[in-house]
Amino acid sequence: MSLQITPAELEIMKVLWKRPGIGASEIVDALDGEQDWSPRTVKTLLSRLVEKGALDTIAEGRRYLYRPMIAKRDYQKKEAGQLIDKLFGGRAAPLVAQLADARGLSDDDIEELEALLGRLKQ
Amino acid sequence: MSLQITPAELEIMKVLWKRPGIGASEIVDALDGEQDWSPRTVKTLLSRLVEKGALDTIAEGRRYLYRPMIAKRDYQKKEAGQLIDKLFGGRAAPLVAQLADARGLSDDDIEELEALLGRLKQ
DNA sequence: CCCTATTGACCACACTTGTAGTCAAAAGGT
DNA sequence: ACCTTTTGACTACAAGTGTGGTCAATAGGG
Repeated sequence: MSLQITPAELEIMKVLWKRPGIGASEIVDALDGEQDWSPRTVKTLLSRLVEKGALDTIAEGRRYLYRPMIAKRDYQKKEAGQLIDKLFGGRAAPLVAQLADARGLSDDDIEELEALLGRLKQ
Repeated sequence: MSLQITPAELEIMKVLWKRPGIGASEIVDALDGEQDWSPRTVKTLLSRLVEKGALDTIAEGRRYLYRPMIAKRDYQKKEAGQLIDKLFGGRAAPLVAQLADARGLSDDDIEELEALLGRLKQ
């Protein structure tokens, strides 16, 4: 049940997280500019996602509307957790340190993190 | 030049980051318990990593010793950066928030992060 | 000195992933 | 009532990935 979502599939998920319940052609449109995929390709990715249980379909006339079965938040959590387990010995702090080093944290980031830490501490 | 390292290959890299300059059989031994791979499998992964330029070989008698060509730190940075670009809109703070939520930060983590933020702020 | 175990080179093969084609049914314009 | 377009179902196919086999050379134990 690992629910493995590939990078290409993730693009589809992102569209549906933003606008759940749309059909294939709307997804193709939403992807236009982002991804240069034929509608066929998008359809294949949709089928695979449904097959994997990542998406749900609602029949609407002769087409389907698609809805995510996993919340973006849960997926983010899983991915972030996997990354720190895989590469950072399961600890979050080194990851943040790397990020800070790699691309620098904006002042906003720093403030946000401080607020977050404050909340966690009490 | 994306130097794509697959999950299986990463296990090999982790061994070599810890103990650079060892040969195939030592790697097999080091992996024992972790991964249940035949020595053949390890060999294939080593070849692929050499082919990709992620590892370097030093001939030692009739065998090779292997050494990482990319630093663990650099790889961590790249992966962390990719993750936040892919899923967190390029911002670190939301990632940390998710992590905190997903698995809780230890007191040590929190302290470490605070220290890190302190250093960044000045 | 010979046999066995190890090693690298090359090969195999199924599964996943990216990318898309064919086909048949149906929906909608005219 | 037709023709075009859209849609879902099925199929294709090359590249990448996980997993490991064969083979020939050779180093090292007895």
